Amino acid sequence: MEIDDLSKKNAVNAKKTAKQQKIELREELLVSTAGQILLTEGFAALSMERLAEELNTAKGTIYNHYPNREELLLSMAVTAINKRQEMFDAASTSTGRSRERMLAVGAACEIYRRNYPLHFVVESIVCHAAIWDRCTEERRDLMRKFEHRCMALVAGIVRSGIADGDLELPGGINPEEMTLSLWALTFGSYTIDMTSPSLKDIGIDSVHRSVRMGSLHMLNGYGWQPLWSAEEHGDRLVRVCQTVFPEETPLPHSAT
Amino acid sequence: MEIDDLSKKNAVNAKKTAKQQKIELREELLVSTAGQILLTEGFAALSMERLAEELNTAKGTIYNHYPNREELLLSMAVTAINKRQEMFDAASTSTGRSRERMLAVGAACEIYRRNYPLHFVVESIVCHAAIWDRCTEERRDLMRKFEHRCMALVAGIVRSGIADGDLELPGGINPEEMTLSLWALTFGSYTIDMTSPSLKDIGIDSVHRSVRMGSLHMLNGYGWQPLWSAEEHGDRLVRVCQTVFPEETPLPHSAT
DNA sequence: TGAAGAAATTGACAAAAAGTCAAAAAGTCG
DNA sequence: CGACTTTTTGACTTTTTGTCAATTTCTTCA
Repeated sequence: MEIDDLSKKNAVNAKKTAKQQKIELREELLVSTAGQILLTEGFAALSMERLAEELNTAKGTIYNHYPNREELLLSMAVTAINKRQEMFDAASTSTGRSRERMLAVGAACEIYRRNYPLHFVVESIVCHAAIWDRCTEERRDLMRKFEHRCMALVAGIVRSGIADGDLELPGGINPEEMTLSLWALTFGSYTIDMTSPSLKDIGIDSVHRSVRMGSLHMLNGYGWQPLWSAEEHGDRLVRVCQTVFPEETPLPHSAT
Repeated sequence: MEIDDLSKKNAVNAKKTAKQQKIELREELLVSTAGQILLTEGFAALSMERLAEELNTAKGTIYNHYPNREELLLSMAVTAINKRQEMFDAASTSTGRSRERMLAVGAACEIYRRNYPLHFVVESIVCHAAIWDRCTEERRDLMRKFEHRCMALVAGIVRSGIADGDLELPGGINPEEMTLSLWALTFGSYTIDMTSPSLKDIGIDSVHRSVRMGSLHMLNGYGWQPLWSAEEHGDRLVRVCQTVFPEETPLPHSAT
């Protein structure tokens, strides 16, 4: 009896999910199609009508998944930042002294930018007031939650560095502010690189190298032990990438 | 005869400009009205129709000034970056050792962000692909020109630091890449601050302090002589602000 | 001064995209 | 099967951008 009930309930659930699975499958297709359009044809090409055509459905169906275009973009950004947060998490819980874990976060950023270009594009699109302001508070909160968790993970490494005696922050700055400046350096570099593709013309061969060197010397400047040379830093970055993110295509030793 | 000709020509010119002055006056009014709307009601509120109403003219007249909304925004961004470039110029031609001039650029950035909030907002709006892609190549070139000039001015300071023996760049990084990482730190911090107003909640009291400390320690980390402590840096920043930008409202000593 | 011509303004209109919703179709379950 | 729920559909409304022929305003010159 109980078994029957259970199996029946399961069957009901199975059917229910079977129906919803179809919808969820389309949602995945929707998101991946939107991503394709974004990457290949740019933001302007991504309209709801276009999306409907591409998926061979009516526009109303798209609006059944997301109340408007902005929410679709923000939902894509949420999965993106979720991935980033996972990578930050892996980096900050890796083994080694605090500075090595910090290096792993740097590796995470570079891998994220290199191997998940759509993720980064979507994250930066969503920053824009024109998008952000039109989204529901729930999704914005979700986005902020991940953002803060990323920050907290990095700030945690800073704190453990202080606790271990490897780092002494100068008066008037706290771990979160240090974290912000590191993330700003990384995020800012990638953003500038993305929006002005003429960096090569003014002598910047590689943003990645610029980020690597900038963060290396900032941390050295803070006196975070052990101090590294540019060469040591490069070696360790490649190695940490292999151990913490073995499934990812590895970083080039000399950032290009 | 010649005098008559000349005066006649001048009269003609005067009339010509008199007519155009009216148009130019309105263009100024247009731009300042757009700025007001942007600052007080945000990007979404800035439509061409709204602008026309605000100015008591027809929509067609607005389109007589700018072919579309994006061009209006980019033109605002051009005057903004022009101002920034002037400030960078003043900073980089100030007196003192290379590191002091670099500090002056930092002061320029902080003043620019504090005292010209609209300028910064407009510069960052225009980065977005949705805006950038729809502008004419001419204005985009103009924007790039100023951007590159700003970069070149800073890279020039780096180069003079190297020439003076105050700085030795590690192999594999050039002055432009160093410049990029500094600008990314600054621009990135301000952008993050602008787009996520919840930084206070996670313990970041002041982005300005974060930028100051981040760039200070990055330059210290590069071994750029003379090295400074956080206190020395703060003192000098306030002083350089008074000497290089005396007409600007001064920076607070402890960045808040 | 005033008439002819040039330049600028206007607002109705076309175009494009977002977003809505009542009716139809598909799916569920006793 | 048949009553019911859920989902899809596409025509429709709305909103905003951008256009342009007609009109007004300004300039020039006899």
